[in-house]
Parts: sequence; structure tokens; C-alpha cells
Amino acid sequence: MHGTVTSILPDVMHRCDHCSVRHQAVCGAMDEVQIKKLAQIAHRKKVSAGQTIISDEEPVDFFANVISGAIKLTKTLPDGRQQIVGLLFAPDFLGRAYSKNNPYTAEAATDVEICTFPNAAFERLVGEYPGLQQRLFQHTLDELDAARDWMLLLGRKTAEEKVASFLYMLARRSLMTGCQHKNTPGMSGFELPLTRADIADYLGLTIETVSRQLTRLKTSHVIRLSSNRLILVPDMAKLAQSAGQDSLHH
Amino acid sequence: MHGTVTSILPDVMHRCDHCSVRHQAVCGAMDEVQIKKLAQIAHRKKVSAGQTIISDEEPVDFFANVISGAIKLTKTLPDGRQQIVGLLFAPDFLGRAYSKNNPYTAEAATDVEICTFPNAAFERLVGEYPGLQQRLFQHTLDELDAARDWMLLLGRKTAEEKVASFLYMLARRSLMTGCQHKNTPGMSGFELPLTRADIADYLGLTIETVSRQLTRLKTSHVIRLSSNRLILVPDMAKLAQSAGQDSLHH
DNA sequence: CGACATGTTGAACCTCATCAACCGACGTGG
DNA sequence: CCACGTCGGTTGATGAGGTTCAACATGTCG
Repeated sequence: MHGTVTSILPDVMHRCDHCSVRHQAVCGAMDEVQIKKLAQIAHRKKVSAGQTIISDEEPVDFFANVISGAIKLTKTLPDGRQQIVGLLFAPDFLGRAYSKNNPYTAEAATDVEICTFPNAAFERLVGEYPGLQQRLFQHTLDELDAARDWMLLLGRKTAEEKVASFLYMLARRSLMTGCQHKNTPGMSGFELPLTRADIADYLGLTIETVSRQLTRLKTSHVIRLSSNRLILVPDMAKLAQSAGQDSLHH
Repeated sequence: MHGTVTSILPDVMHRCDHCSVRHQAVCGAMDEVQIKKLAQIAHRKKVSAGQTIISDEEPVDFFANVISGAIKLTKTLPDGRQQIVGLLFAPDFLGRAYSKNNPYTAEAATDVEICTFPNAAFERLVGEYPGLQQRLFQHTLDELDAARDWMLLLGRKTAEEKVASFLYMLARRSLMTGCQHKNTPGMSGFELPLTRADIADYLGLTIETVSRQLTRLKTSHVIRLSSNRLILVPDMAKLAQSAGQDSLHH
């Protein structure tokens, strides 16, 4: 389970110009001159699903942008109980500034592509360009908002609401980012980036409860399941209602 | 319940030199010249317990330092279920940069004293002094860490562990900040800043369960209750164990 | 094909929520 | 001054929502 990064592709030829997240990630705060400096210290890596990227037990010596795939941030109790405390997608930033030892473990939930920066060099850039620090700051604020939303879910929602909220979040993501296949207004289709076990760890439930609630949502026609991993949402408003939240909200 | 700030004391004579949190709060990042500018826009206010300081329904036009007392940040579901997503104490900072509409409600849990800064003026200062922005950034990172710790608690801990974790957090706080009465090494005494209802909202439980777990911890001699609000912890390690976490951790 | 991982479904159990009664402290007004 | 209502807190009885344990289904890879 706990392996290390497998295939490391330094990709010397890589220039940020061709990067799919050039303008959305933190790099978006940088102009042409700055981005050139960044490109010199950046290295792309591929990480396969299940691999540990950052462990809470070892110091971290790099930051990273997520290029593709999903990364889960987990915390574990001494007796093994686990909770996913964050999920990172395409333009998100991985790493905790001002602290070498991350308070969580980062693991590839799917096959993942990341763009890493050595710790020291990146922090020097942050010092040079206040805009970059502000961008990181804003990203952290967004993460904090998301974490607090999730606290409400974990503390106060029922199992069905939890699962529906999770799907609702992914469905909105899919409507935003992806010009996917089945995405007409009020209708969304997407692939689950997590296994049932991971979903359970994200929602504070067991695998079995997640499975049952999914079939429950299916039989009540809130969602459709093409395969185990493919979700179709015919009516977003109905899903939002099952999630127990204002559909206006967000 | 939802009132507004009652007694507003502009306190023109106030100078930051005499402030009890001058060097711990975000102000700690500022030198004498800068702090003088800050003093000009700062206003102290007293808020009595139960008053709403910031509502998630109205835009906010100020930031604030907490001088004394406890502030709870709450989120509420449409049907009334509530969750406390953050607790603010003495040198903490209240307010979300880069966004007028807070995603949560801030309410005085006890009588509170805060030092407020008008939105625009403060953000101008943040722009002028990068050190201040960094300080805010670090504070936000700490809040994020705390939020994620709490996610683990909400998602994976039992009722007893939740209550014990809450007490353990307060006990450590008391050992750090307070040169209080009963604070010998491995021993801590403190006052609960929250009612049972608030504790329940913080832990994702009901009032009754909180009450039962408290008496349970009492009868198993992990804590002692002088009054409803006064807690004595004879053995921190035992409390940490009841909380289900490494006593080394933190 | 068999081994293994992932997911579903069923039955029994248990923790915690719910509903309700009760207690003490406090404040108010007759 | 005491009856009364309110508020914060405790305790008990009951039941529902999720967990646990177990069996089974499906898919994949050697």
C-alpha cells in the first residue's frame, strides 16, 4: 500500500506554455518572466493510483500542482480508523507552506500527474512575487471554506445526505470544468474518482452504508449508475434536495 | 437570539502599546510606525454572550482581533441543524479576506472583547505590509490544520472520544496560555467556554450524549467537575488516551 | 481457471438520537 | 417573600440509523 512515487519523468523539454493548468493554477499569478524561472525548477511526475505522495511521518521537500487525476489527503487514528480531510483535483495546489511536516498524508486516489517544485526554490519565488503568495493564500482560504462545509456534513448530515452531497459536489465540478459528454443544463454525468472505501473514508461512513445509500438513490431515481463508477444525474435540483442543502447555495 | 453588537466603545484613547495581544495577534507582524496606522483605524467593542457578530446572510465590513472571550463560528442547515466549524480565542483573527460574504455566522459564545478594523482600511494596510499578509496567511493555515483535525474527530471518533478530545484541547490551551490556578505539569484546570448545547454543536452530538459522556469521564476518574463549568484534569495522559490520540501528538 | 480485489446484499447488534421527566439556579412579579 | 416560568443541565426508557459480520456477486489479472 504505502509505496513511493514510481515513474519520474523530469521532462526537460517541458515548457509551461503548453501546460493545461497554466492559467488556472497558482502559476496564473505569474507573468512570462516569472513563469520562466518557475519552469526551470519544475518537474512533472506521474504517480499511479494508491501510491503515497506525501507522508505525515516524513518531512516534505516539495510543493506541487495537480495536472490530472485526484489526490486524497488522509488522517489516521492510531488504531487505523481513517478520514479523508481533503480532495485535490486538476488545478489544485499540494503542500503546506511554512511547515516541513505535513499534518496529513497525500495519496493518489487515481493515476495522477503532478508538477513539483523543490521546497526552497519555490519559497524563494514566493518571497519575490507577492502575487504568488496572495494566490496561495486565496487557495488556502478556499480550502478552509471547503473543510468547514465538510465539517457540517460530517457532524450533522444523515448517511443519505452525505452520499448525495458527495455526488452533488462532483456533479457541479463536472458541469464547471468538464465539457463532458452528458452535460446539458440541469443534467450531469461523471466518473467517480474514488473507490467505495475511499468514499466511506471521505464521508465518515462504512463501505456498506455507502453502497446501500447509492442503491437507494438509484432506486428513487435521483441518480443512475451506468457502471460502478459512472454516475448520471438526470435532475440536479433533486440531488441537491437529497443532499439537504439549498440548491441556490453555491 | 440574533441581536446585534450592543455596547460600542470607540475608546479613542486606546493605544496598541497597552493591548494584551499586541505581540501575539496579527499585529505582532507590525513595527511601531505601522502599528500607529493600525491604531487609528482600530475600534474596541464589547459583545455580550449570545450576540451575533457576523451573519452569513449579510456582507461584512470589518475584520477583528479577539481580545478576550470565545467566539463560535457556526453553519446551519436549512432545517435548523447546526454545526460549530471553528472556535476563536484570545489572539485569534476574525474575518475572511478577499470575500465580503462570510460562509459562516460568528457568535459570541461568552462575553467577548474584540478589536475591529474597517474592511477597506485594513486591506490597504495588508497591501502595504507583506509581513501582515504573511501573518494572516499563516493564521489561515493553522485554522485549516485545526479544521482538518476536527474532520477526523467528526467523522471517525466515538462520542466519548469526541468529548475527551474537546476537553483535551481546552486543557492544553489552558496549560499553554494560562498561568492559571491549578496548572502543575500533567495537571490542568479550566473553565468551559461553551454550554452543553454548544459543545454538542461542536462535536456533532446531542446535548444529552455530551452530558452522559461527561459524567462517564467523571465516574471513571479521567476528569473532575467542580461545578458545571469547571473542569479538573488530574492526568493529562489518561485524558489523551480517552480522546483516542497519541499523547505525543501535538 | 483460480486468486484476489471491489462491490452488493442480508441479518444481528449497538451506539447514539429522541422523547420525556426531573433538578437546581435565577429572575420576575403578584 | 414565595409562587412561577425559564434556562441549563442530568438522567431514564425506547427506538432508529449505521456498524459489524458474513455471504455472495462481479471483474481482473496472473
